[in-house]
Amino acid sequence: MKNHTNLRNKILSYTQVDDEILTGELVHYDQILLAKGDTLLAPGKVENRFYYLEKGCVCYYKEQDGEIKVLEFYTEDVFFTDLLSYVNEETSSCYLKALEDTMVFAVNKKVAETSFENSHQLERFGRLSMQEAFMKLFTRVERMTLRSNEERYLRLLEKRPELFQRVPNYLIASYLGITPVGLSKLRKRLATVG
Amino acid sequence: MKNHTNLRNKILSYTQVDDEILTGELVHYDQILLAKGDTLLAPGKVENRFYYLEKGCVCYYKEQDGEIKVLEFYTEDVFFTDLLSYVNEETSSCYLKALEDTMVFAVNKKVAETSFENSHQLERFGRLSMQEAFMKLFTRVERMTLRSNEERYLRLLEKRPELFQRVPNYLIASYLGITPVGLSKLRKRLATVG
DNA sequence: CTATTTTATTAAACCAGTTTAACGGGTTTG
DNA sequence: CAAACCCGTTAAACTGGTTTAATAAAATAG
Repeated sequence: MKNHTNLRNKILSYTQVDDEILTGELVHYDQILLAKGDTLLAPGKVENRFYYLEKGCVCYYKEQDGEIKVLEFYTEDVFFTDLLSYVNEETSSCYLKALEDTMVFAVNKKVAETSFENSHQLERFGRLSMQEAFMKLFTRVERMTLRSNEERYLRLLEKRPELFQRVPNYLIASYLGITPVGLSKLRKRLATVG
Repeated sequence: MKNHTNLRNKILSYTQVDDEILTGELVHYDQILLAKGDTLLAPGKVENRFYYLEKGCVCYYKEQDGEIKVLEFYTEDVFFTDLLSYVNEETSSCYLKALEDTMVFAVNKKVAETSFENSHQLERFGRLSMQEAFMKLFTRVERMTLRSNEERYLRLLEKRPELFQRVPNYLIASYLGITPVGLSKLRKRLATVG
Protein backbone atom coordinates (compact mmCIF):
# COMPACT_ATOMS: atom_id res chain seq x y z
CA MET A 1 0.00 0.00 0.00
CA LYS A 2 1.30 3.42 -0.99
CA ASN A 3 2.00 5.81 1.86
CA HIS A 4 0.43 9.17 1.12
CA THR A 5 1.04 10.70 4.54
CA ASN A 6 3.26 13.56 3.42
CA LEU A 7 1.07 14.40 0.44
CA ARG A 8 -2.02 14.26 2.64
CA ASN A 9 -0.46 16.66 5.14
CA LYS A 10 0.68 18.93 2.32
CA ILE A 11 -2.86 19.25 0.98
CA LEU A 12 -4.27 19.80 4.47
CA SER A 13 -1.72 22.57 5.04
CA TYR A 14 -3.63 24.66 2.48
CA THR A 15 -7.20 24.09 3.65
CA GLN A 16 -9.48 21.72 5.49
CA VAL A 17 -10.65 18.72 3.43
CA ASP A 18 -13.05 16.10 4.75
CA ASP A 19 -11.25 12.82 5.37
CA GLU A 20 -13.53 10.82 3.11
CA ILE A 21 -13.00 13.17 0.19
CA LEU A 22 -9.26 13.41 0.68
CA THR A 23 -8.83 9.65 0.96
CA GLY A 24 -10.93 9.20 -2.19
CA GLU A 25 -8.68 11.70 -3.93
CA LEU A 26 -5.37 10.20 -2.82
CA VAL A 27 -6.16 6.79 -4.35
CA HIS A 28 -5.67 8.43 -7.73
CA TYR A 29 -2.12 9.53 -7.00
CA ASP A 30 0.22 6.92 -8.47
CA GLN A 31 3.69 6.36 -7.19
CA ILE A 32 6.49 6.76 -9.74
CA LEU A 33 10.05 5.71 -9.01
CA LEU A 34 12.84 7.33 -11.00
CA ALA A 35 16.48 6.36 -11.08
CA LYS A 36 19.07 9.11 -11.35
CA GLY A 37 18.98 10.42 -14.91
CA ASP A 38 15.47 9.16 -15.66
CA THR A 39 13.15 11.48 -17.53
CA LEU A 40 9.63 12.36 -16.45
CA LEU A 41 9.00 14.71 -19.37
CA ALA A 42 10.88 15.49 -22.58
CA PRO A 43 10.32 18.01 -25.40
CA GLY A 44 7.65 16.91 -27.85
CA LYS A 45 5.48 15.23 -25.21
CA VAL A 46 2.30 16.68 -23.75
CA GLU A 47 2.28 16.76 -19.97
CA ASN A 48 -0.97 15.33 -18.62
CA ARG A 49 0.03 14.74 -15.01
CA PHE A 50 0.55 16.85 -11.94
CA TYR A 51 3.28 15.74 -9.55
CA TYR A 52 4.11 15.80 -5.86
CA LEU A 53 7.76 15.20 -5.02
CA GLU A 54 8.07 12.82 -2.09
CA LYS A 55 11.81 12.12 -2.17
CA GLY A 56 14.68 13.15 -4.42
CA CYS A 57 15.39 15.99 -6.81
CA VAL A 58 14.02 16.89 -10.24
CA CYS A 59 15.51 19.42 -12.64
CA TYR A 60 13.16 21.42 -14.86
CA TYR A 61 15.10 22.76 -17.84
CA LYS A 62 15.20 23.66 -21.51
CA GLU A 63 17.81 22.94 -24.10
CA GLN A 64 18.78 25.83 -26.37
CA ASP A 65 21.51 25.38 -28.98
CA GLY A 66 22.64 22.30 -27.08
CA GLU A 67 22.91 24.36 -23.91
CA ILE A 68 20.98 23.55 -20.75
CA LYS A 69 18.93 26.36 -19.24
CA VAL A 70 17.68 25.45 -15.79
CA LEU A 71 14.29 26.88 -14.86
CA GLU A 72 13.86 25.25 -11.45
CA PHE A 73 15.03 22.54 -9.08
CA TYR A 74 12.26 20.66 -7.33
CA THR A 75 13.00 18.88 -4.06
CA GLU A 76 11.03 17.26 -1.25
CA ASP A 77 7.43 18.29 -0.49
CA VAL A 78 6.60 20.45 -3.50
CA PHE A 79 4.09 20.19 -6.32
CA PHE A 80 5.29 20.61 -9.88
CA THR A 81 4.52 20.01 -13.54
CA ASP A 82 5.11 21.76 -16.85
CA LEU A 83 2.05 23.93 -16.36
CA LEU A 84 1.96 25.45 -19.85
CA SER A 85 1.88 22.05 -21.48
CA TYR A 86 -0.49 20.68 -18.83
CA VAL A 87 -3.03 23.49 -19.10
CA ASN A 88 -2.93 24.17 -22.83
CA GLU A 89 -2.33 20.53 -23.78
CA GLU A 90 0.47 21.62 -26.10
CA THR A 91 3.71 19.74 -26.67
CA SER A 92 6.27 20.73 -24.10
CA SER A 93 9.67 22.18 -24.90
CA CYS A 94 11.07 21.28 -21.49
CA TYR A 95 12.66 18.43 -19.62
CA LEU A 96 11.78 17.11 -16.18
CA LYS A 97 14.68 14.89 -15.20
CA ALA A 98 15.66 13.20 -11.94
CA LEU A 99 19.06 14.38 -10.66
CA GLU A 100 19.05 11.55 -8.12
CA ASP A 101 16.91 8.51 -7.32
CA THR A 102 13.50 10.07 -6.88
CA MET A 103 9.96 9.18 -5.86
CA VAL A 104 6.98 11.25 -6.94
CA PHE A 105 3.22 10.86 -6.80
CA ALA A 106 1.38 11.67 -10.02
CA VAL A 107 -2.24 12.47 -10.70
CA ASN A 108 -3.84 12.48 -14.10
CA LYS A 109 -5.20 15.80 -15.38
CA LYS A 110 -8.72 14.48 -16.05
CA VAL A 111 -8.87 13.00 -12.56
CA ALA A 112 -7.63 16.22 -10.99
CA GLU A 113 -10.15 18.31 -12.90
CA THR A 114 -13.00 16.03 -11.95
CA SER A 115 -11.97 16.32 -8.30
CA PHE A 116 -12.00 20.10 -8.51
CA GLU A 117 -15.47 20.00 -10.04
CA ASN A 118 -16.85 17.58 -7.47
CA SER A 119 -15.36 19.11 -4.35
CA HIS A 120 -15.38 22.75 -3.38
CA GLN A 121 -12.75 21.95 -0.74
CA LEU A 122 -10.37 20.47 -3.30
CA GLU A 123 -11.03 23.38 -5.64
CA ARG A 124 -9.96 25.69 -2.81
CA PHE A 125 -6.84 23.62 -2.27
CA GLY A 126 -6.15 24.04 -5.98
CA ARG A 127 -6.59 27.79 -5.77
CA LEU A 128 -4.44 28.24 -2.68
CA SER A 129 -1.62 26.01 -3.88
CA MET A 130 -1.61 27.88 -7.19
CA GLN A 131 -1.55 31.15 -5.26
CA GLU A 132 1.44 29.97 -3.26
CA ALA A 133 3.22 28.89 -6.43
CA PHE A 134 2.56 32.32 -7.91
CA MET A 135 4.00 34.09 -4.88
CA LYS A 136 7.15 31.96 -4.92
CA LEU A 137 7.63 32.64 -8.60
CA PHE A 138 7.01 36.32 -8.04
CA THR A 139 9.71 36.61 -5.40
CA ARG A 140 12.00 34.96 -7.94
CA VAL A 141 11.16 37.64 -10.53
CA GLU A 142 11.76 40.27 -7.86
CA ARG A 143 15.20 38.87 -7.13
CA MET A 144 16.06 38.63 -10.82
CA THR A 145 15.03 42.27 -11.20
CA LEU A 146 16.51 43.72 -8.03
CA ARG A 147 19.57 41.66 -7.13
CA SER A 148 23.00 41.14 -8.68
CA ASN A 149 24.32 37.70 -9.63
CA GLU A 150 26.53 37.79 -6.54
CA GLU A 151 23.61 38.56 -4.24
CA ARG A 152 21.50 35.82 -5.82
CA TYR A 153 24.32 33.30 -5.47
CA LEU A 154 24.77 34.14 -1.78
CA ARG A 155 21.05 33.98 -1.18
CA LEU A 156 20.76 30.56 -2.81
CA LEU A 157 23.69 29.36 -0.71
CA GLU A 158 21.84 30.53 2.39
CA LYS A 159 18.30 29.43 1.51
CA ARG A 160 18.95 26.11 -0.20
CA PRO A 161 22.43 24.99 0.91
CA GLU A 162 21.57 21.31 0.36
CA LEU A 163 21.21 22.07 -3.36
CA PHE A 164 24.97 22.59 -3.62
CA GLN A 165 25.52 19.04 -2.34
CA ARG A 166 22.93 17.47 -4.64
CA VAL A 167 23.35 19.36 -7.89
CA PRO A 168 26.41 19.86 -10.12
CA ASN A 169 27.78 23.36 -10.17
CA TYR A 170 27.13 24.07 -13.83
CA LEU A 171 23.41 23.52 -13.29
CA ILE A 172 23.48 25.96 -10.37
CA ALA A 173 25.25 28.43 -12.66
CA SER A 174 22.56 27.99 -15.30
CA TYR A 175 19.85 28.47 -12.68
CA LEU A 176 21.53 31.74 -11.63
CA GLY A 177 21.68 32.82 -15.26
CA ILE A 178 25.46 32.75 -15.67
CA THR A 179 28.03 30.40 -17.21
CA PRO A 180 30.09 27.92 -15.19
CA VAL A 181 33.10 30.12 -15.91
CA GLY A 182 31.25 33.15 -14.57
CA LEU A 183 30.26 31.29 -11.41
CA SER A 184 33.83 30.16 -10.90
CA LYS A 185 35.08 33.73 -11.12
CA LEU A 186 32.34 34.93 -8.80
CA ARG A 187 33.27 32.35 -6.17
CA LYS A 188 36.94 33.23 -6.45
CA ARG A 189 36.18 36.91 -6.04
CA LEU A 190 34.08 36.19 -2.93
CA ALA A 191 36.80 33.95 -1.49
CA THR A 192 39.58 36.51 -1.87
CA VAL A 193 37.46 39.34 -0.48
CA GLY A 194 36.16 37.42 2.59
CA MET B 1 -24.82 53.00 -11.67
CA LYS B 2 -21.39 51.51 -12.20
CA ASN B 3 -20.87 49.61 -15.44
CA HIS B 4 -19.32 46.26 -14.68
CA THR B 5 -19.71 44.81 -18.19
CA ASN B 6 -16.02 44.29 -18.92
CA LEU B 7 -15.29 42.89 -15.49
CA ARG B 8 -18.30 40.60 -15.77
CA ASN B 9 -17.12 39.27 -19.12
CA LYS B 10 -13.61 38.85 -17.79
CA ILE B 11 -14.81 36.66 -14.94
CA LEU B 12 -17.05 34.66 -17.27
CA SER B 13 -14.09 34.07 -19.60
CA TYR B 14 -12.62 31.81 -16.92
CA THR B 15 -15.65 29.76 -15.97
CA GLN B 16 -19.42 29.72 -15.90
CA VAL B 17 -20.96 31.63 -12.97
CA ASP B 18 -24.71 31.82 -12.36
CA ASP B 19 -26.02 35.27 -13.12
CA GLU B 20 -27.51 35.79 -9.67
CA ILE B 21 -24.24 34.95 -7.95
CA LEU B 22 -22.13 37.04 -10.30
CA THR B 23 -24.39 40.06 -9.99
CA GLY B 24 -24.32 39.70 -6.20
CA GLU B 25 -20.54 39.60 -6.38
CA LEU B 26 -20.08 42.59 -8.66
CA VAL B 27 -21.91 44.96 -6.30
CA HIS B 28 -18.89 44.72 -4.04
CA TYR B 29 -16.47 45.99 -6.66
CA ASP B 30 -16.02 49.72 -6.06
CA GLN B 31 -14.97 52.08 -8.78
CA ILE B 32 -11.79 54.05 -8.12
CA LEU B 33 -10.71 56.95 -10.32
CA LEU B 34 -7.05 57.90 -10.40
CA ALA B 35 -5.48 60.95 -11.96
CA LYS B 36 -2.08 60.59 -13.62
CA GLY B 37 0.47 60.26 -10.84
CA ASP B 38 -2.01 59.14 -8.18
CA THR B 39 -0.95 56.32 -5.90
CA LEU B 40 -3.01 53.21 -5.20
CA LEU B 41 -0.42 51.63 -2.90
CA ALA B 42 2.79 52.87 -1.33
CA PRO B 43 5.47 51.20 0.82
CA GLY B 44 4.44 50.81 4.44
CA LYS B 45 0.78 50.18 3.65
CA VAL B 46 -0.92 46.80 3.74
CA GLU B 47 -2.78 45.96 0.56
CA ASN B 48 -6.28 44.68 1.36
CA ARG B 49 -7.89 45.05 -2.06
CA PHE B 50 -7.80 43.19 -5.33
CA TYR B 51 -8.10 45.27 -8.50
CA TYR B 52 -9.43 45.01 -12.02
CA LEU B 53 -8.09 47.60 -14.43
CA GLU B 54 -10.88 49.00 -16.57
CA LYS B 55 -9.08 51.91 -18.25
CA GLY B 56 -5.61 53.39 -18.02
CA CYS B 57 -2.18 52.21 -16.94
CA VAL B 58 -0.71 51.35 -13.56
CA CYS B 59 2.98 50.89 -12.79
CA TYR B 60 3.98 48.34 -10.15
CA TYR B 61 7.47 49.16 -8.91
CA LYS B 62 9.95 49.28 -6.06
CA GLU B 63 12.35 52.00 -5.05
CA GLN B 64 15.89 50.89 -4.25
CA ASP B 65 18.54 53.48 -3.35
CA GLY B 66 16.30 56.11 -4.91
CA GLU B 67 16.16 54.11 -8.11
CA ILE B 68 12.91 52.87 -9.62
CA LYS B 69 12.71 49.14 -10.40
CA VAL B 70 9.64 48.37 -12.48
CA LEU B 71 8.10 44.97 -11.83
CA GLU B 72 5.09 45.24 -14.15
CA PHE B 73 2.88 47.53 -16.18
CA TYR B 74 -0.83 46.83 -15.87
CA THR B 75 -3.16 47.97 -18.62
CA GLU B 76 -6.78 47.37 -19.66
CA ASP B 77 -8.61 44.19 -18.70
CA VAL B 78 -6.21 42.64 -16.19
CA PHE B 79 -6.45 41.80 -12.49
CA PHE B 80 -3.68 42.96 -10.20
CA THR B 81 -2.66 43.66 -6.62
CA ASP B 82 0.46 43.39 -4.49
CA LEU B 83 -0.21 39.73 -3.80
CA LEU B 84 2.45 39.23 -1.12
CA SER B 85 1.08 42.06 0.96
CA TYR B 86 -2.51 41.05 0.20
CA VAL B 87 -2.11 37.39 1.17
CA ASN B 88 0.27 37.71 4.11
CA GLU B 89 -1.19 41.00 5.34
CA GLU B 90 2.31 42.42 5.63
CA THR B 91 3.33 45.98 4.87
CA SER B 92 4.16 46.33 1.21
CA SER B 93 7.47 47.58 -0.12
CA CYS B 94 6.01 48.44 -3.52
CA TYR B 95 4.19 51.21 -5.31
CA LEU B 96 1.12 50.96 -7.49
CA LYS B 97 0.93 54.26 -9.33
CA ALA B 98 -1.21 55.49 -12.21
CA LEU B 99 0.88 56.51 -15.23
CA GLU B 100 -2.20 58.11 -16.80
CA ASP B 101 -5.78 58.85 -15.79
CA THR B 102 -7.02 55.45 -14.75
CA MET B 103 -10.16 53.66 -13.62
CA VAL B 104 -10.08 50.46 -11.62
CA PHE B 105 -12.60 48.34 -9.78
CA ALA B 106 -11.56 47.21 -6.32
CA VAL B 107 -12.84 44.45 -4.09
CA ASN B 108 -12.05 44.11 -0.42
CA LYS B 109 -10.11 41.02 0.66
CA LYS B 110 -12.67 39.93 3.26
CA VAL B 111 -15.46 40.24 0.71
CA ALA B 112 -13.49 38.29 -1.88
CA GLU B 113 -12.68 35.52 0.56
CA THR B 114 -16.30 35.24 1.66
CA SER B 115 -17.35 34.96 -1.98
CA PHE B 116 -14.87 32.14 -2.54
CA GLU B 117 -16.22 30.33 0.51
CA ASN B 118 -19.85 30.75 -0.46
CA SER B 119 -19.58 29.92 -4.14
CA HIS B 120 -17.78 26.99 -5.67
CA GLN B 121 -18.06 28.72 -9.05
CA LEU B 122 -16.30 31.85 -7.81
CA GLU B 123 -13.68 29.71 -6.09
CA ARG B 124 -13.03 28.10 -9.47
CA PHE B 125 -12.78 31.51 -11.10
CA GLY B 126 -10.22 32.37 -8.40
CA ARG B 127 -8.22 29.24 -9.11
CA LEU B 128 -8.24 29.65 -12.88
CA SER B 129 -7.38 33.34 -12.83
CA MET B 130 -4.53 32.60 -10.45
CA GLN B 131 -3.40 29.81 -12.74
CA GLU B 132 -3.39 32.18 -15.70
CA ALA B 133 -1.42 34.76 -13.72
CA PHE B 134 1.09 32.07 -12.84
CA MET B 135 1.53 31.05 -16.46
CA LYS B 136 2.05 34.64 -17.59
CA LEU B 137 4.63 35.18 -14.88
CA PHE B 138 6.30 31.92 -15.78
CA THR B 139 6.74 32.88 -19.41
CA ARG B 140 8.33 36.07 -18.11
CA VAL B 141 10.83 34.06 -16.05
CA GLU B 142 11.50 31.94 -19.11
CA ARG B 143 12.27 35.02 -21.18
CA MET B 144 14.48 36.49 -18.48
CA THR B 145 16.36 33.18 -18.37
CA LEU B 146 16.53 32.41 -22.07
CA ARG B 147 16.59 35.69 -23.95
CA SER B 148 19.06 38.56 -24.28
CA ASN B 149 18.16 42.17 -23.51
CA GLU B 150 17.93 42.87 -27.21
CA GLU B 151 15.55 39.96 -27.81
CA ARG B 152 13.39 41.00 -24.84
CA TYR B 153 13.28 44.60 -26.09
CA LEU B 154 12.20 43.51 -29.56
CA ARG B 155 9.60 41.17 -28.14
CA LEU B 156 8.11 43.90 -25.94
CA LEU B 157 8.01 46.20 -28.94
CA GLU B 158 6.10 43.55 -30.83
CA LYS B 159 3.76 42.32 -28.09
CA ARG B 160 2.91 45.56 -26.32
CA PRO B 161 3.69 48.35 -28.79
CA GLU B 162 1.16 50.69 -27.15
CA LEU B 163 3.30 50.66 -24.00
CA PHE B 164 5.96 52.68 -25.79
CA GLN B 165 3.41 55.42 -26.43
CA ARG B 166 2.07 55.45 -22.88
CA VAL B 167 5.15 54.95 -20.74
CA PRO B 168 8.39 56.97 -20.52
CA ASN B 169 11.44 55.24 -21.88
CA TYR B 170 13.36 55.05 -18.62
CA LEU B 171 10.55 52.97 -17.08
CA ILE B 172 10.64 50.61 -20.06
CA ALA B 173 14.40 50.32 -19.55
CA SER B 174 13.88 49.49 -15.88
CA TYR B 175 11.26 46.88 -16.79
CA LEU B 176 13.77 45.29 -19.19
CA GLY B 177 16.38 45.31 -16.45
CA ILE B 178 18.75 47.81 -18.01
CA THR B 179 19.58 51.50 -17.56
CA PRO B 180 18.21 54.27 -19.79
CA VAL B 181 21.72 54.64 -21.19
CA GLY B 182 21.85 50.95 -21.96
CA LEU B 183 18.50 51.09 -23.72
CA SER B 184 19.63 54.07 -25.76
CA LYS B 185 22.73 52.22 -26.93
CA LEU B 186 20.68 49.12 -27.70
CA ARG B 187 18.27 51.12 -29.87
CA LYS B 188 21.13 52.81 -31.68
CA ARG B 189 22.78 49.48 -32.38
CA LEU B 190 19.51 48.08 -33.77
CA ALA B 191 18.95 51.20 -35.90
CA THR B 192 22.39 51.09 -37.54
CA VAL B 193 22.18 47.35 -38.21
CA GLY B 194 18.64 47.40 -39.71
C1' DC C 1 41.92 -0.50 -11.27
C1' DT C 2 42.27 1.61 -15.46
C1' DA C 3 39.95 4.21 -19.20
C1' DT C 4 36.57 7.34 -20.25
C1' DT C 5 33.53 10.78 -19.41
C1' DT C 6 31.95 14.48 -16.69
C1' DT C 7 32.72 18.54 -13.99
C1' DA C 8 35.39 22.55 -12.23
C1' DT C 9 39.03 25.92 -12.68
C1' DT C 10 41.99 29.17 -14.91
C1' DA C 11 43.73 32.34 -18.50
C1' DA C 12 43.14 35.65 -22.23
C1' DA C 13 40.66 38.29 -25.35
C1' DC C 14 36.42 40.39 -25.81
C1' DC C 15 31.83 42.68 -25.27
C1' DA C 16 27.40 44.38 -23.60
C1' DG C 17 25.93 47.20 -20.38
C1' DT C 18 27.25 50.40 -16.27
C1' DT C 19 28.48 54.83 -14.21
C1' DT C 20 29.13 59.49 -14.46
C1' DA C 21 28.59 63.58 -16.62
C1' DA C 22 27.36 66.84 -20.11
C1' DC C 23 24.07 68.51 -23.43
C1' DG C 24 19.72 69.64 -25.62
C1' DG C 25 15.00 69.30 -26.69
C1' DG C 26 10.22 69.23 -24.52
C1' DT C 27 7.06 70.21 -21.37
C1' DT C 28 5.19 72.04 -17.37
C1' DT C 29 4.62 75.86 -14.11
C1' DG C 30 4.80 80.26 -11.99
C1' DC D 1 7.51 83.89 -21.67
C1' DA D 2 10.98 82.61 -18.84
C1' DA D 3 12.58 79.30 -15.40
C1' DA D 4 12.69 74.90 -13.90
C1' DC D 5 12.32 70.32 -14.50
C1' DC D 6 11.94 66.02 -17.06
C1' DC D 7 13.68 62.98 -20.32
C1' DG D 8 16.51 60.96 -23.91
C1' DT D 9 21.02 60.76 -26.11
C1' DT D 10 25.94 60.73 -26.34
C1' DA D 11 30.77 60.17 -24.79
C1' DA D 12 34.44 58.00 -22.01
C1' DA D 13 36.16 55.05 -18.73
C1' DC D 14 35.15 50.96 -16.50
C1' DT D 15 33.45 46.21 -15.05
C1' DG D 16 31.27 41.90 -14.60
C1' DG D 17 30.35 38.65 -17.34
C1' DT D 18 31.20 35.86 -22.02
C1' DT D 19 33.75 32.84 -25.22
C1' DT D 20 37.22 29.77 -26.27
C1' DA D 21 40.55 26.77 -25.00
C1' DA D 22 43.60 24.22 -22.06
C1' DT D 23 44.12 21.62 -17.95
C1' DA D 24 43.09 19.25 -13.88
C1' DA D 25 40.25 16.71 -10.81
C1' DA D 26 36.43 13.70 -9.82
C1' DA D 27 33.02 10.37 -10.94
C1' DT D 28 31.56 6.41 -13.61
C1' DA D 29 31.88 2.39 -16.51
C1' DG D 30 34.14 -1.45 -18.39
